[in-house]
Amino acid sequence: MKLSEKTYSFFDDVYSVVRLIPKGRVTNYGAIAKYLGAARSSRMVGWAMNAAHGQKEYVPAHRVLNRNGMLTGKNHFASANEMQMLLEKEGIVVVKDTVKNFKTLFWDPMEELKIK
DNA sequence: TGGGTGACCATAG
DNA sequence: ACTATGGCCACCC
Repeated sequence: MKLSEKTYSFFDDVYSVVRLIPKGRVTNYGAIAKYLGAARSSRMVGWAMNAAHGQKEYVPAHRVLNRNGMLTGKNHFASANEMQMLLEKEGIVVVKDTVKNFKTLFWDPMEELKIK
């Protein structure tokens, strides 16, 4: 489905945070939702990703996983193995659709971006 | 205006 | 350990 091109607000916020994820690190939907405001559901973050691949600015959606470190969004990429391939290219090990050392590689915007 | 939807998450049984 | 379920809320039609 196609989203209107002028009414970005929440989606923009999501994309901004996702772009800040360093190479070789990953985060999850819940952390982003929490960073943007606890009142906002993490489902929206996932939904924003659904529209992320068409953005002008590159959005590294492959660095966003669910809370278990699983590649739940891989089916929404161009090809089924693209998400894993992109991650491995950054040095992340993926086994059975799950990121290894997820806890170590986890990038928490609440910590890294230091909200006051 | 309102209902359906979703790449989630936490809890209960 | 597993499945079911309800909450969540921006977005689209």
